[in-house]
Amino acid sequence: MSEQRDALKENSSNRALSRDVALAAGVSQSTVSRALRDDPRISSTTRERVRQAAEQLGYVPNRVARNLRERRSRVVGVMVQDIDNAFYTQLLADMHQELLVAGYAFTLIVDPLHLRSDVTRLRNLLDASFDGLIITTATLDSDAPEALHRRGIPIVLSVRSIPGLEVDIVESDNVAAGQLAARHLVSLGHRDIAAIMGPEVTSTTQHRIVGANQVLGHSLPPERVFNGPYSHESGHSHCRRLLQGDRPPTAIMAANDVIAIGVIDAARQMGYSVPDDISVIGFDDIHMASWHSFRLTTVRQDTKAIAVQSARRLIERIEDPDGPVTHDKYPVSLTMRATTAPPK
Amino acid sequence: MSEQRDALKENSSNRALSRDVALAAGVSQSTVSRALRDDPRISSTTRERVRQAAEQLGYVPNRVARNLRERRSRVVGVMVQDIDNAFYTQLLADMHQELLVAGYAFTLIVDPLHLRSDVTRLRNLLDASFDGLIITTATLDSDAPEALHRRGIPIVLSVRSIPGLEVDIVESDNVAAGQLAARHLVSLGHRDIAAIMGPEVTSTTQHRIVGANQVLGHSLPPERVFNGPYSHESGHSHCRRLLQGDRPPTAIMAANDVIAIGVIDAARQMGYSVPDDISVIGFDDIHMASWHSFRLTTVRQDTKAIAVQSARRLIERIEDPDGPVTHDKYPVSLTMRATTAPPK
DNA sequence: TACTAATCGTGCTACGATGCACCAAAATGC
DNA sequence: GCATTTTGGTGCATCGTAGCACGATTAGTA
Repeated sequence: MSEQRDALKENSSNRALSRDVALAAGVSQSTVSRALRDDPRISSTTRERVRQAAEQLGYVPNRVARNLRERRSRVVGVMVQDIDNAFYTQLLADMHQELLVAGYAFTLIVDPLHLRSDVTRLRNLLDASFDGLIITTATLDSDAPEALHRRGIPIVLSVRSIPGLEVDIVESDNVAAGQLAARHLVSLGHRDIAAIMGPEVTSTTQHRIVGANQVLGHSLPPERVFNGPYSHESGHSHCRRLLQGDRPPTAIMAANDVIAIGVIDAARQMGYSVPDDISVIGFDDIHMASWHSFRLTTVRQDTKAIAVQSARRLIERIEDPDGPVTHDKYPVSLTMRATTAPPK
Repeated sequence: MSEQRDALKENSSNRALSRDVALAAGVSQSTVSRALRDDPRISSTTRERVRQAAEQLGYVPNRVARNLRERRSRVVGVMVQDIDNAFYTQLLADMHQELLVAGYAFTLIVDPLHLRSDVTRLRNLLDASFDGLIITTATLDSDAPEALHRRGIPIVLSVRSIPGLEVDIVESDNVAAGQLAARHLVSLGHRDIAAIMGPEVTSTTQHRIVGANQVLGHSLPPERVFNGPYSHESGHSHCRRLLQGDRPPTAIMAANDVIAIGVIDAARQMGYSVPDDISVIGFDDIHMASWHSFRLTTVRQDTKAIAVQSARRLIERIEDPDGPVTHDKYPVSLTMRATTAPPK
């Protein structure tokens, strides 16, 4: 009865299964599984026979079944704020490469700030789809990373950090970055500096402001600090408003290069020359910053190292959940190009 | 014996399973599964009891197990040439949005041309990880799409197409795009036009050249046509070489905006004024094209419509594998900005 | 009343792979 | 020559969920 059913059970879809290969090669299904994974207990002649049968039938092991059995998916989620942003795409390209060679695929999780703390979203991250998460969207007021950590899913905070959370962090020394930018502008003679930053709740923005204030010897006045998204549009509109005011600053520090380029565009559009009329400095040093049309002076962070290291740290964490927690902090440097000069 | 084993089988990891919820709620595992999916056969009181137990235990259904059982993953793969390219990121952002609302996640598959026909890669696409694929990297000489199609995995060719393949295609009318660009340049008085295109094996490049030639009344001379990747660097280096030659063209048609911006950068860098000394026209109309520093005249394609429709077509194909094959071809239009002018 | 229909569940199996326990035959040791 | 190890496999349980076939009440109806 039972064997009759089994014998009849042939492949209702046209997809070849390991048992079909087993039948064709005259071995057991277990042997097929082992042969194809180069288990030493299978002789090379058998292995070859299985290989050929598999090839013949076009057999490809079902990843979902393997994932269930092995209780891992070899997929990691990467949370970003926005796909269409040059900084993130550079980061993603390098992360992708590093994860790929380690045998992991990655799924993008686009996580705009305004969707914060959505319950459904957290559920999707906890449903065993992912072996781990790289979070580049951590904000100081978000409890999602902590919630995920408590649930035991391996996470790495990349680019941005949250203090007091016992998880791996990979970031730049953003205080030093703020210092570098401010020191450069001050050394050129600038005294009236405006800052167009990212959201206040991001560690990057806070640390860079702290660093800048340290160098300036005082806090930037509130009317000279603007917060907004990390977008071209934000740089553009804030710059417009600044230049339309009655006492424009002599220099603008932007929270990243994308914003800085928005600033440059707005300044040019209003007939200002950069750097003759106003200096602009960015952060990151994305590829675009070096394009001739911008030649942006910027504080370089080692985006590639952060991408690669984030991937590595996550993989280590997945493979050893109880290993020591790490905190990588990469140095930054000043890349001088053509958007800063002494004030007039 | 058997029930003893079952009773002892408690949750070796700390993750709650549906049977744990069942135990807590005093119902069967099946009932938990059904209650949480709002099956009408479960009374609202029982459903509520199950809900609370699930909440209490922090139960999240295991997606991998569900995928195996349902024989679908609700994940689609999106193949792109290069993440770090403004055109693709715009496309991806809209695809992502559309897939998300339909309940699909997506995994990026970066597929540089030089990895073409890698067997391992195809295996990864056939291992049931994906319910379907959106392919934006089809080349005329690649047999991968056909191989995937023969294996029965739902695919949609997006942006680029391959003739003679019975699969859904979503693209722009690229012949018309080539015509528009050429007509615009010709009407301005340009006679010596160079083209910096993408790889010869892409349908977009071929169709645009065909359209341009139709308007010109002859084929662009081979020494005026350049093929290369769709990158800033390609536009930059080809433009340099053109302008260093002894008879530079009066206009350059670039295969897309990213290349066109590379062209503009190179021209400016060499002291040429755009459009006074040389006109530049692109394709796509990515956000960046409208930035003040470029104000690129370009042939607009409806990238968002292509992204959204590609996602929809794939989902339709997944849900009805035998439905009629579709071919969407979107109209294009000329966006005139500030990089084209009559030749001197 | 007795019979049908509806309501609300339960129990068992299947999805397709991996891994453990086991086993037969050949090789090896003393 | 008999016990022991090695080699090269097999068979069954298992991962955690969903679906099918069926069962036990309760409600409805002639």
